[in-house]
Amino acid sequence: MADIAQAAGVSVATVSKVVNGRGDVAPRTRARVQELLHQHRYLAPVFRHTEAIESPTIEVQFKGGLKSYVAEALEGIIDSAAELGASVVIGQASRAPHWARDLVSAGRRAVIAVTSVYTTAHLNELARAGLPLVVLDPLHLPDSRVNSVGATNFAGGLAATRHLLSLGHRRIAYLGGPTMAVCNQARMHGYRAAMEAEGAQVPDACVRPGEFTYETGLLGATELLGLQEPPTAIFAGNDEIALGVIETARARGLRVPEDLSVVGFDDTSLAQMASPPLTTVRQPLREMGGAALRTALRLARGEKAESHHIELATELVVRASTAPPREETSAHR
Amino acid sequence: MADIAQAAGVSVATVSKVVNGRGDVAPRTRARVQELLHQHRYLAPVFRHTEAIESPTIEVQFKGGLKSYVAEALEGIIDSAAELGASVVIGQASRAPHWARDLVSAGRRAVIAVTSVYTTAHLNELARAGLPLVVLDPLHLPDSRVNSVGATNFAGGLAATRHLLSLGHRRIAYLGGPTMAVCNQARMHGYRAAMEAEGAQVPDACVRPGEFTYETGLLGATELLGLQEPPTAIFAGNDEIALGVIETARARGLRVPEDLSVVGFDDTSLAQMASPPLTTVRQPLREMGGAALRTALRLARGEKAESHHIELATELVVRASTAPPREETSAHR
DNA sequence: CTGAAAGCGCTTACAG
DNA sequence: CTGAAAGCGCTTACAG
Repeated sequence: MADIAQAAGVSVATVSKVVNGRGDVAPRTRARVQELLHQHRYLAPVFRHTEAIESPTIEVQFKGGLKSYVAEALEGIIDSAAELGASVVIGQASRAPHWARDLVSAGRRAVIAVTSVYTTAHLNELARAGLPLVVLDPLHLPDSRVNSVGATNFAGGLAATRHLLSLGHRRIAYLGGPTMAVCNQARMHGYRAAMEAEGAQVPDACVRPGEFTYETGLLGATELLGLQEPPTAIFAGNDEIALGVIETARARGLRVPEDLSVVGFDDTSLAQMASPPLTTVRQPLREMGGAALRTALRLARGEKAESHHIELATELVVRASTAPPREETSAHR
Repeated sequence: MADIAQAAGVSVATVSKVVNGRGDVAPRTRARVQELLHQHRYLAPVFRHTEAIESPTIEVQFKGGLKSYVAEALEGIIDSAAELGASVVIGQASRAPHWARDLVSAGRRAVIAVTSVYTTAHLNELARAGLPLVVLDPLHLPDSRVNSVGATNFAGGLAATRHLLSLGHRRIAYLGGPTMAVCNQARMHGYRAAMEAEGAQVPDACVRPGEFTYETGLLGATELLGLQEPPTAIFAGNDEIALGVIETARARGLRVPEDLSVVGFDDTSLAQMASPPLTTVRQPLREMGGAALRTALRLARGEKAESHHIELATELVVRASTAPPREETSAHR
């Protein structure tokens, strides 16, 4: 601690305050000291012990249910952890006063958050505790303090839409997730780009935001299929939405893919088990989980991440939910 | 430490030596000091921290993928753990020489195994390490050394079959999981009991074992629907099998439920998102996970479990995949 | 074998 | 917002 104080040009007392997250330190001083602490891999005395004996423990947090999407990423995290000798604790995001420090005390060395929203306050608390964070599939635009792992959503949206265009569809709708989610934006812009490149129309009514849920699929498809000129194909923002679309079509007596083509996104196990099996854009969720785990481990060791944001390639998987559109006359219902 | 020194009538330095196990202390002095240390619950500084805050850690192991079934039980485990201040590590079953002892050294206090097979050798290794085990949805018949949590599978099989019978079906097939799995046996016998009570035939060809997978549904339904007298309803051993059945029906141009009724088992999220939404037997997976966690915690504290085997109630959930059979003539295809 | 004394790494009440 | 100073809990080299 004396070394760090000297390097930072402050007293040992001030360094101590930074370590303990006390308020009475100037932000600039705090930042400088924290940087040095990190460089020197300083660990508060209470934590030194655990460090020595335990294998690094990574905390995985997710919000909402443990959906297929999260479960499959988690499989990748667990497999990589087993391989690399790390332990994975799975927990809920806590909002207790010093949650990040509590996590460190409980032996965690990094946090992986799956599709979570992190505010500046959270990031500050993590920084105070010296606990690195990796976000899998970030909902926000990458913040410079956050390492993240994602997929090429724009390219995926492009590929899905081109596939439908190549089958002959021109009235294609996009039924997506939350407007603010960057992955959703990228998918939607991929869709728009493909449509524009083909000179296909994108009426406002054909681009609908929602949630990444089955209910959004159910409701959105009802709206879309009720339009005067209903789409002949729907590109859903994820597989769950796509399943809702398929069910709405079935309930209306429309067959997929004969009467309506549907494309999903993610390629969770849901897609293979859908009826009909779903054409979708595969996200390599296990690999993404593995990448997140490896990044978390690097950061836990005090190394820099190789890259601030890693993006893995998506891939179109054609199954049975897409086909050429019916003739124009029969497409009008 | 000063207190203890005074109580023992020695100097702080001597107490420190005892704590650190150094050699240069008279045996009698050492004994006296150690006694006092114990009385005062003295903990060396390095251990103080972890000991104080570290919550009991439970290891959850599962085999194969993190399917919906496991994911939903895991949600229950995590929620209860958060509530009770325990941590959940999720790992893979290891078969290293002293795996159970390694788990104990890594801080685990109990193991929850989801749908896993445990051999006598495993139980011995666990017993040697003093690590209690709770099995969720045991595949074996309950062993007296194993605590387990399950559901009323027989009653569920009975309810599912009675539902189909009450709709007017008489040719009902059971397409289940592995023959040796006790949960599968119980479901199947529930089915048989309901059929017999109604005086309905159960031809051998109408009871098929398999795996708890989509593929079993696909293949089994192909066989069943190819029979001379195909069933008008299929009771599937779990939701995944049911989805395979629905897809096989769709691919053959049969509509569910008009041409074929399908019932699943589990009521995972798959069931709600199926097309049509699946009539199924609900297992309270979250509650089962919670029960397993609480049992594991009791055992970790050295208490006896309240009961050797806990069984939670199943419940029929009627959705859109079941309907009365078509007239006999049209049922022949 | 024991303990007085020096010292280490850290924290904190308080003066500026 | 900062740091000098006092202090805490502990360890250790060394004199006895």
